[in-house]
Amino acid sequence: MRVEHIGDATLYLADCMDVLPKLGKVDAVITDPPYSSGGMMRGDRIGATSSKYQSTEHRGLYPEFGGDTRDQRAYMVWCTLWLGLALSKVTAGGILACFTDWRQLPTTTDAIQCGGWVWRGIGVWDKTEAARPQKGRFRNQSEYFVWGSSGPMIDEGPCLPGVFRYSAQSEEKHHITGKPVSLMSDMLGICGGIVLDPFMGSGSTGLAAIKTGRKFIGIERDPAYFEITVARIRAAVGQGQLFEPERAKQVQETLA
Amino acid sequence: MRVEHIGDATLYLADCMDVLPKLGKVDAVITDPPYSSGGMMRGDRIGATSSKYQSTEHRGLYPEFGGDTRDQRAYMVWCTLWLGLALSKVTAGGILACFTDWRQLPTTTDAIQCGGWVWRGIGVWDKTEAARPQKGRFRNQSEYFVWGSSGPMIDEGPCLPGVFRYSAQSEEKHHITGKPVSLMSDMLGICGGIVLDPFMGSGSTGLAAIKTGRKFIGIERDPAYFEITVARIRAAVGQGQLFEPERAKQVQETLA
DNA sequence: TGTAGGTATGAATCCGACT
DNA sequence: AAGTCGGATTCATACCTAC
Repeated sequence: MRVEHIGDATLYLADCMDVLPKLGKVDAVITDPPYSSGGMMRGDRIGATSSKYQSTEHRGLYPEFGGDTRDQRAYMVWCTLWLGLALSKVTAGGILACFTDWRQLPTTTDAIQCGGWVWRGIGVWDKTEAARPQKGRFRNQSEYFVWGSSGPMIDEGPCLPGVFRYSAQSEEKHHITGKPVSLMSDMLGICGGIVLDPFMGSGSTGLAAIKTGRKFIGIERDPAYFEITVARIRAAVGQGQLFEPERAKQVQETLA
Repeated sequence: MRVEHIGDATLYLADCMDVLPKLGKVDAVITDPPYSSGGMMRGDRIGATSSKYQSTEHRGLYPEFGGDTRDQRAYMVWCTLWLGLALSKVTAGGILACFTDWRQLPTTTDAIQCGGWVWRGIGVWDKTEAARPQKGRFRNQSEYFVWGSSGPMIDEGPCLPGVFRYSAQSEEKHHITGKPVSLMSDMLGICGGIVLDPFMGSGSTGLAAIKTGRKFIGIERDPAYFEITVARIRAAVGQGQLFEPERAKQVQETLA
């Protein structure tokens, strides 16, 4: 295990199952785990992430990522395990937001409840331009986040939207499944204090947290993506991007 | 049972379980059943204490499934029944789109698969404003439709969006849960021919179908709502609103 | 700085060829 | 062999380049 302390960020190169038990309390868990999704056939799901999620001509743009080959029952059990661990690290009334796609959405809502969280709703990320349109079908142009709380809600802070419109291509992308930093910044309005992301990937949640004046704890088991995050967060801290004024105001409102 | 024939619409005043077995083949089922959603998952009543006293390995397995969840199981069985009946009335490759809210979304995806449909995705109706914004929460400003097909897709017709943005107050409402007619018109791009709505309510699906040149079969068991639909569809047929040019073009493309 | 037009791309999916 | 793999397909949107 390797640990990097960069400004208000603490980054672990390790599996979250190993690190989570050792952490102190956090205020929110905002994360984007591997979905283990894709395809009606088993072969479509267990293939390389590049061939599962990218067009033929674009395969190989990003490094592969692991942990994306569980079948539905195993995905359910695995999510329940890490969600239960995460719950034990959250303060009373703390928030969970966990991304998923249409195929795994029902499994994810089951898992967060089996993990002990109170399910509060579904948020929508409208990507505005879709994955591979097909004739005679509705486009699956959204991803979703299932969100909940540790026990009763505190009900402080701003009212947040339930649909977020951001192009998946609009910002620098370092991961096949990377989220726009501005999407994550908006979502962070749900919490103040310390944000935990057990599946950090290329670190967009962390970058958003640091830029909006929050503390961040991130865990990633892939060394290549870990290095990308370290570099991105170092750059943000070094350039004094600690406070986007707009976001900082939001943080203060949230904490007030 | 009462039956009204108005132009290309056939409207039944009856329970859909009674009427469905007697119908001929249709091309699509587009509907908005009662969600049975209120007060179903009161996890927050137990949340504060349950996470406090449970050890990591035994924490909160199925907290929401014990006790007051009979409603949800019954909803699941009921949906499976009518969805199975509906499947038997659809041509090969026919389409189902069934509205639901965030609470019943997972149950609905299970039910359409238990009913024998192939689940193809989730669509989003972004109502753009929330019923009740609450501090420190994401707004539940969306409803969803779960859609699928009877066996393999035909893959003809236009590519449709997966997110529809329409204000819930943008048009005249005849039903508490009424959908905008323009939303339904857009969604009907998924099919041509005969559209069936077993939970017709105030008839927005039927109105959209008639206005876009499709045939419609609707079923509603509440006499008050049935009369509203009869009046709305009579007015549309009488005023010769049979073809919105834009929609009619879309229909022809779909059928081509 | 603004507009117009061309190009790249997507947390897929399906089918056929192959081992 | 209750398989496996790779290529073709689809178009709205965002971004880039030229004027």
